[in-house]
Amino acid sequence: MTQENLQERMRSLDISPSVTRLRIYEYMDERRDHPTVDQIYKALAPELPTLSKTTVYNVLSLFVEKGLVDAINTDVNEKRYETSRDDHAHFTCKVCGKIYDIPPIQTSYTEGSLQGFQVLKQQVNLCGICPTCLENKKE
Amino acid sequence: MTQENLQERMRSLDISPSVTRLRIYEYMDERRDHPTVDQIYKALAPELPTLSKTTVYNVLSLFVEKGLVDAINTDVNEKRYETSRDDHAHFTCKVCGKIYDIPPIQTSYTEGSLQGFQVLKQQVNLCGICPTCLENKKE
DNA sequence: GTCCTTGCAAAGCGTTTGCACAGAA
DNA sequence: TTCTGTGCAAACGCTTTGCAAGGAC
Repeated sequence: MTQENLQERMRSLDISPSVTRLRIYEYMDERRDHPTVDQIYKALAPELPTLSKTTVYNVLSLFVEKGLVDAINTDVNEKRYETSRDDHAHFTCKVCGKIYDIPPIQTSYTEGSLQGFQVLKQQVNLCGICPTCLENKKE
Repeated sequence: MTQENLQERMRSLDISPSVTRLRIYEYMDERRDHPTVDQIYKALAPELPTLSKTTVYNVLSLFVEKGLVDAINTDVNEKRYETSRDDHAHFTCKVCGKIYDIPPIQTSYTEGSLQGFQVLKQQVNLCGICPTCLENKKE
């Protein structure tokens, strides 16, 4: 996404595209590694010298509220975030802590099984050991 | 499950069945409302006057480690727990905060799609508004 | 005696809140 | 001026840790 497109997208979501907000979104969309608040803060602090963690919290909660970013629930206490994109699931490696994007699964909640519930969001999280860590264990 | 069966089950999992541990498990298995540490503590404090939150934390982490109890990841910061049972998914109401057990969905992760990953746990969490809260909103 | 369960107190840490300053409109 | 974005400092709340007392074996 170009800077112009991103600014337009933000405006359409009622988010005024400040420099800080643009950089936080760009960073998340480039890396796609489900960063924590702390990781975003540490990564951007050098180029945005006055950045504070409070601002990262503020920006992320605004993004989540407006639907630009999703919060991921994992086994760890620290929340993780990702830019909204096509449906997919997550795999968390309990050894290295890395989160992998994996293909979505077909949901089979039909009218009958969840009658009366208004579903707004769905998350599928697998937990286990990733190929890399499995390989390291062998050696 | 009878007291005797529970004690046997604990012993088979290498958990010595103390009074505190038995009561915490029984409470969770009776209620099945995915309680927080605080809820368990407050509910059992009257009958176990010397109970402390630290003990609840200790017991729960032991239970999770031994596979007697599962920890649930939800949108809220506070962790929730449930006694291990058949595969199912969760629906969290963002209005009242209640967690509902819902039918499981068929997973379609075949060899090809997740090759090399060792999957130990899977969680499906839906988020939205429950029938009761939807009804209340209308009025 | 040793080992284990329990629990008080304190620390740890991610997150939120209060509030104020600066820049934009 | 008013509104908005930002950020320091403090508070908050869940969880973990250190450590000691009591009981089981």
